[in-house]
Amino acid sequence: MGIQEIATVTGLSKSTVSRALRGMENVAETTIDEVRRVADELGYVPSSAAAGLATGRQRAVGVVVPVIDRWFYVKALGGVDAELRRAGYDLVLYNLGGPGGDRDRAFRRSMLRHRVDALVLLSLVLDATERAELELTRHPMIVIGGPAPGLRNIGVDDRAVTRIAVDHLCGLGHRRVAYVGGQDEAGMNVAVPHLRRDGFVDAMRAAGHAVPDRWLLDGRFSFAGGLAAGNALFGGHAGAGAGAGAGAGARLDRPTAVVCASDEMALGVLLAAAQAGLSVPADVSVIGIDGHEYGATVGLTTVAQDPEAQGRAAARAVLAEVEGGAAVAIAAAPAHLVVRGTTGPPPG
Amino acid sequence: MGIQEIATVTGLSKSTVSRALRGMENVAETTIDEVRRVADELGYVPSSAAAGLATGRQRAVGVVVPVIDRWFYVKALGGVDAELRRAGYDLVLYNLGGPGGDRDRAFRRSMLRHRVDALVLLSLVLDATERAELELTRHPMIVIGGPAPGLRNIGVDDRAVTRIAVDHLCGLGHRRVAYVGGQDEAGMNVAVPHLRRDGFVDAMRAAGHAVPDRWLLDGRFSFAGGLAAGNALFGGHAGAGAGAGAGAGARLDRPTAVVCASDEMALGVLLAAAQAGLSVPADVSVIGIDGHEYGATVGLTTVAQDPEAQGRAAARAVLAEVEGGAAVAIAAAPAHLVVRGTTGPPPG
DNA sequence: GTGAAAGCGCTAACAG
DNA sequence: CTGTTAGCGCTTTCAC
Repeated sequence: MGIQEIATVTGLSKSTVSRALRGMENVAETTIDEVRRVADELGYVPSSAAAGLATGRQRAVGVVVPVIDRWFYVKALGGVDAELRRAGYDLVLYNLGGPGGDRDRAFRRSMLRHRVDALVLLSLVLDATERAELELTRHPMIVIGGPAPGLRNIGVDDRAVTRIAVDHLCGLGHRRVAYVGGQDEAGMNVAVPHLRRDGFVDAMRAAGHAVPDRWLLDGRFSFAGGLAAGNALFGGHAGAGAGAGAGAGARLDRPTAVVCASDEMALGVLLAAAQAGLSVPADVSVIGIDGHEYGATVGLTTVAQDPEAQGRAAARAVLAEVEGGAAVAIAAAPAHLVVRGTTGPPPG
Repeated sequence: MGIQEIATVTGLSKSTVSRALRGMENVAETTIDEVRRVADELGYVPSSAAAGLATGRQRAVGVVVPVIDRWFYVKALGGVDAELRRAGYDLVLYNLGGPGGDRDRAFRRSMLRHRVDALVLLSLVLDATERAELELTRHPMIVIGGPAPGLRNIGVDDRAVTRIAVDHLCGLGHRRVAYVGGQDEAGMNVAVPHLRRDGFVDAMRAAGHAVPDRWLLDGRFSFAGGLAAGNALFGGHAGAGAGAGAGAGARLDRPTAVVCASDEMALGVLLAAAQAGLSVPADVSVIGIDGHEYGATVGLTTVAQDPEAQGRAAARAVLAEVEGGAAVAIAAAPAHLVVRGTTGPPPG
């Protein structure tokens, strides 16, 4: 059941069989065919462990995610996977399992076992100990999404994305705009929420508009969180009625637009607006960040990024290093405004 | 950098070091401590390839998905992952990449390399060749979601889930109910859509209600598809107005309820209803299948299943086999009605 | 409780 | 173009 068997059957040596199986040059066409045929007949299944031991290369790269069930991670994972598959590498998934899943054990038990040739970290910040341990493996590493001290990273400019959103809104004439962002409890890079928020605040200031604190909301980067934030903004449920909106008092204190740090939250805000009997964008404009498919189908204006492309780029980068190339610099991932139906001039 | 180094440093033999590192019995406490200490100092990183070669066990299981970016797969993957992590196994992800990503190469290049000790197939049907090739590896295998000829499987009773939905609706007095299901282009188990549809049709027939063909729609198991189906059902966009609904003619031909084969489609149908100016559930009831988080936050009634639990159960099953146990029978995964706000008595 | 030796299945020089 | 010879780093009898 090994390479040896097929060597004896064909009367060749192990080395030749090995070379033939890998289709290397300097092997007769006929030999190759013969070997392949016999291998098939015998039901030969190669052992990556043996190959890995001999070469020191596992032909696999690890992807570390804080949690899996989030749009960005799933998309980025898909991108990494696509590129790895093209290169014939396997992908081993290390899921930290959120705040509850003890990272420590995950770290030591698995990632540090030379099972992979490189690591792609999704939107992760490591503490000093973790970084030190990973360094031990001497593997190429890169992080996607969010800056990571001491590591190469690829991702959008998180301050710029909210600025783009603000600029779009201000260009339409808005001056009273709220922001829904906030920490992601599930282990996302802590820097991202801050940067996006800062980008928003700075851009508003630059445009000469004040932003009261009560318009800086926490949407926990989730749909439900966005809905809650929207309710806070629009005065909660307004019943089933589709009337012309809340009272005059509420109206005065209502922003004419809201920028959300993710499309999922924007979707929640949209729902809150609908429940409050508000028309979008007539009464209020809403803009998100990401380029989520759901956003596209409901016509959400957004600042789109391409996590899949980021995943592909990250995979290519580490693969290049693994195959001997030097670490190359990586350009910031692009993000661009996609104007759809949820933004328009302010009312009045 | 190997076990040898730490052997020479401690003055022990490789065997003892190996035993100590794995905390086996018949090793002096003091020796264990000493070895661990030196290992740490030296920054020792074990090689899973070497261990795998020696033992024949990789301590890893493969998970094969048709595509990743779908609610069910992500959740199930999370469940499998959680259980594997608990057991100290790694998870290698094999993404077939939908209809476009050539399965063949994926199959031969990776899955067949003894890199894993078992395989969990997510909602997949294999053709005869694929099954034969996988058999070669003699690995325990199980499929989640949808029946798979010749393989053990775990999942809900796909005919039952739609029946439960129909029973709920009929219990409320509905007789005119439509169905949104359809093929999933992205490589899902082909049996699932058929079974759910059959379950719907049969249940309706059993309740004594006819279902015209035009009320059996294709929503491609996606949000966008559900929206399109909903538009077809409710007469397309009714403009921005929030009026009392479409004309009398349309009204007569409108179902009073619609069951959707997935929550994502149900969400689309809900949006279509809103756009058509219909109130839910006053004008039309909507029920989905799955238990998607978004559904929960918009108050969608659904027949919930727990893909994460299914993933955990599947992982436990293959792990048990890997560790020597016999293949145990697996009970059908539970699905239960969750009544929320989108279903009610029919109008009139 | 510890050591010596054999090997897991493959690849990689080095010869021919 | 093919064969020979050593390992890769660990586990595992079998002795002691």
